[in-house]
Amino acid sequence: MPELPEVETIVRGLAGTIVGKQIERAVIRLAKIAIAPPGVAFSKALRGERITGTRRRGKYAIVDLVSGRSLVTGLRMTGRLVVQKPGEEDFPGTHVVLWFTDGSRLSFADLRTFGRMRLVEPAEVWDRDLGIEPFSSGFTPGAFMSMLAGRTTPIKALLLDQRRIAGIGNIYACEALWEARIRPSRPAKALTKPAIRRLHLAIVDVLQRAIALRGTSVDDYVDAAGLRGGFQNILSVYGRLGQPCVRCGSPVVRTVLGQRGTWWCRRCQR
DNA sequence: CTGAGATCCTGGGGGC
DNA sequence: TGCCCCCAGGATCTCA
Repeated sequence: MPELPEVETIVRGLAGTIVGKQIERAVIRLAKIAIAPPGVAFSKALRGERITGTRRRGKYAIVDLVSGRSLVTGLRMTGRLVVQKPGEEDFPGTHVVLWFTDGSRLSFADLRTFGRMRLVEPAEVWDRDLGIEPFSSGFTPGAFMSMLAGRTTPIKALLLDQRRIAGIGNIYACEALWEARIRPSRPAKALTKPAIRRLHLAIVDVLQRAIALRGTSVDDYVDAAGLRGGFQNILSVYGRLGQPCVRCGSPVVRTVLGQRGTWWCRRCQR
């Protein structure tokens, strides 16, 4: 499932390949995937557009267009955003294809069809409900501390809440909590000041290390060039049920927290 | 405000 | 072996 590091990797890949290209036509194969503002026809609006840049917000990949409009893609669990050369075959579940004038194309594929590609107007505020970016200057230990203050919700559920911090998903929530030695079920308000500092550091650290390895491919994730990430090889707890904790040797356990699988170490996460 | 539960989908795993 | 059932999982919406 693409989280911040995966989307960052995708967006960086797109920056090097599609910026400057012109869209000849946009083909929608599954209507519900492509969303446009009222009165705007998705395909028609994209015809002739030029790509001016790519960026990321939370887990969303953004492709900026010369008109000032943007394409905002949420990949959810199985979404893929891949640039393909002429003659290359479609990925299974390809729902939207942007054909460029040079014969290459940007494809959005999603087997489970949970993802969406949204055309956004120049002045449209689409990210009102998204929280702070973990790499922004505003994400300080102090800001994180006040975010947790008074909250009874389990710390892991809070990390997954995109309205508070944008970009953390199940994999990196588990990994950051392990790195900070914090039990996922602890009420947010019960974290000590040193624990909050450790977790703040761990969040930034784990996301940065994952970006350096071009993301985690546990199932479907591939980058814009169709390549898998590398962070799955150094996961500490996620998906490692029964395997020894790499820090203390105690077997990794799996519990369910907020309807999500949660992997952690009983001995070193308190 | 906060949390719980349903919803959307499909591949793949488990059970028989 | 083969088939059927069931379920994970991110964001969003409804309901309590």
